[in-house]
Amino acid sequence: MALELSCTRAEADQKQLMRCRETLGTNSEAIVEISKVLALAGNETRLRILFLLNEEGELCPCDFADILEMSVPAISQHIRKMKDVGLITSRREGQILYYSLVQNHNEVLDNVFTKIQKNKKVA
Amino acid sequence: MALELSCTRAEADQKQLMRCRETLGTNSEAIVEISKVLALAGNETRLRILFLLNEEGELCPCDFADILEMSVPAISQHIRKMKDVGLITSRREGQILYYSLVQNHNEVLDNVFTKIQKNKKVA
DNA sequence: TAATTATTTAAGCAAATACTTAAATAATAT
DNA sequence: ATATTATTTAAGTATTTGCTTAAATAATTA
Repeated sequence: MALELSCTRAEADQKQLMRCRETLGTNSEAIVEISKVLALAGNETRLRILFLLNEEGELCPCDFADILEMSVPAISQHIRKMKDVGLITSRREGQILYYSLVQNHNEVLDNVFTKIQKNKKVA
Repeated sequence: MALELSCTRAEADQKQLMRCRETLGTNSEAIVEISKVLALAGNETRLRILFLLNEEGELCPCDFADILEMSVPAISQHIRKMKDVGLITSRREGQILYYSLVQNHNEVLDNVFTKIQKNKKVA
């Protein structure tokens, strides 16, 4: 709560600290938005879902349940979070909802996918 | 627990499901590793710390406490998590520990920083 | 219309997370 | 040695997360 300075060392560069605060202010919105995307992709199950969508184009919740050997509601709840943030969309075909990546926000995710593929086990 | 197939639709493409399982198997280690990095960067405070290190080169815990207006122990605990995974390192100068990014793993993070800067508020 | 299938939603709960305060290290200065 | 400063570590706690099971929607089929 108290807003005291925690560090009183001589070397503390006040100009640097000010510059840092300003940098954070300028980039604040981007940081908030991108941290949301990273937090979503930072879950193994969701990263697998995103990676598969990148590979396959579109899949339905029950595909994921089969592939990942998880319950359908568990999958559905992960999907909802990603849809809420706009990472993925759906298209209905009868009873089936096909999900796919939204190509919009995703320079960051594209790079993640590339990195995953590059690090894949060749053995 | 039960390992039944959740989806019995006619259109279910068994070859596709097998291919997906195989893809995940091949990329499993990369996915596990990268999801750890993303989970760390997916916290606003830690993303700010990483972003500042990228901008400034090195900073100490009390700098972060000042800049982010957070307690020193809170900062220290975030730092530890990132150090444990090898995202950052430290260099001691007297009582002060200077932290900096490990340039190793970080194609993903580099892209995140670029993306943040690109989306910064110009107003 | 009723039964079936695909999916979502809701409620409940155990585990993980991010802070807090207090105590422990580590290095420096008196 | 003692005190001060920078940092970490530990213990406690409220919140969030990721599942579970059960119930609710939505579309299809009999």
